[in-house]
Parts: sequence; C-alpha cells; structure tokens
Amino acid sequence: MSKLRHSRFDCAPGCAVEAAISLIDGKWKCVILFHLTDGTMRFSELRRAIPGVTQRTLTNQLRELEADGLIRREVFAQVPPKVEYSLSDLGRSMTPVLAALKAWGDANLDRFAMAQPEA
Amino acid sequence: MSKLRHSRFDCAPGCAVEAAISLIDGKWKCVILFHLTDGTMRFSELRRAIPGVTQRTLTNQLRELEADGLIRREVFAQVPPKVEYSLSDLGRSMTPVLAALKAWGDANLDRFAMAQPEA
DNA sequence: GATGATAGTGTCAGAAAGGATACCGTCTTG
DNA sequence: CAAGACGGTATCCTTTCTGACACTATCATC
Repeated sequence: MSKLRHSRFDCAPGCAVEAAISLIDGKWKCVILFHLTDGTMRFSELRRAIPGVTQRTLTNQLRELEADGLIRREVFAQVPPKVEYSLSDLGRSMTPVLAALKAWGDANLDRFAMAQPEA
Repeated sequence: MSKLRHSRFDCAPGCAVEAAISLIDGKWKCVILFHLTDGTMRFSELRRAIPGVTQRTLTNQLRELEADGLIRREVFAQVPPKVEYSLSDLGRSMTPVLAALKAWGDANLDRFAMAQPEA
C-alpha cells in the first residue's frame, strides 16, 4: 500500500492509477470538477452548465464526489434553498490530472471526432 | 460497434477531458496500458499478468483499446496462435495522463485508504 | 487417443450506471 | 389561487459492463 516501488508504471491490483481513475470515473464527474475549478457553483448553475445531465444523475455524481472528498457542499438554510459546491483541497490537487487529460483530449480529439454524431 | 461508445464531446471545456477519460474508462484498461508500457506482450502474458480478469473481459478491453487506436494488435499466423499487443503512438501519448494519475494516486492513496488486500 | 497450450468466441446472467418522469416543501411572483 | 424557482427524492426502466462457463481449432506432447 505504500508507494509502488517501480519507477515505471505498476499495475498490480489496487494500483494508484486505478484508485485515481475510480474517483473521476463517471460520465459527468470530470465535467463537474472542471466547472468547479472556475470557482464555487450552485446546483442549478451546474445543471445549466451541463446540459444533458439529469437532476438525479447530477445529484448522484455530486454526492459521490463529495463522499470521495473531492468537493465540498455547503447548504444555506434559507428559503429558496441554496447549495454551493466547490473543490476541496483534495479536489484541487486533482487539477494536474484534469489538465493532463484535457491536454490529451485537446491534442487528440480530432482523431475520433468524426466517429461521433454531430449533436 | 466502436463509435457511439463515447459520449459526445461537443460542449464545455470538460469535454476534452471526458473524451480522454472515456478511452481509459474500463476496469482493466489502465492496467493493460501500464503493462504495455513495458513493451510488447502476448495475450496469455497479459492474462497471467492480470489475475482476476477473465479471458472474455480481457479480450473485450483489448478490442476496445485497439478500436480506439491506443494499442496495436499483431497476429502471427502460426500454429500455436500468437498475438502480440503493444502501445501505438497514440497509446504512448497517453503516458503523461497515466503518469499524472499515478502521481495523484501515490500522493493521495492513503487519504481515502482504498485499501486493497494486496500482498 | 487424450491432454494441454494458444487465442480467442458465444451465450447467459447479474450488477451497476445512468436516464425519464413524477413528486416534495417553501417562498415569491403574477 | 396558480406557476415557477430551488434543491433535491423516489421509482422505474434500459443500457452497459463485467464475470462464469462452455466451446472452437490446430498442433505437440504423453
């Protein structure tokens, strides 16, 4: 469980990469995280920012991210309910990963861009 | 059957990230990619290297990785069949992403203690 | 003749993820 | 009074992923 001893990638069961992936595995999680890197957002803001995700799914993903300690959830007990989501320190530490993923995506998106519907 | 597997990458800045994630999303894909960073491997080698994955699942994951252009598959038409898998250039370009994931995992694995009963 | 190694494929089945839809309570606005 | 915004829940459903298991073909070996 301590650090993997090889400098090269090690893929034993329970490897660190798998663990990291498991946290951002989810159809919308990385999108959520990305939006939150810009700053705090309310639930409805996220919903509008990510068209195509249903309330239920968004809630689920947020709950999982929260359970994994990647985001913080602040509830304001006021009459029109207000809930703010923001990155935790742990979530912010994920930024390099997201950056690497984004860099890769940006560099290679065109390769398979044709294989998708126009939408 | 290799196209609509990936969700649409049309929208936000997070889409590139989503695209990248979708390629390594799969229970064993990053494990496979890691093993292949060491060099070419045969099917049975991978199978032995990754205990816990079934033949069928391994085949599926390899097929998807191949369909996504991350790995190359070379079939040698000889009597005991021989198939070698190796990273493609695209697959190798994913290395920084895997490295970032591994770095994050190494740094944070202890935080959330996804303790695996690993030797 | 039987068995094993190789690299799969085919079928079945369960789990999990995600989507559709409806509903909740409160308050404000029309 | 009714509708809408807010941040969800609850229920149902479908798709997808993954595992278990059996089966194939060829050749070498026992």
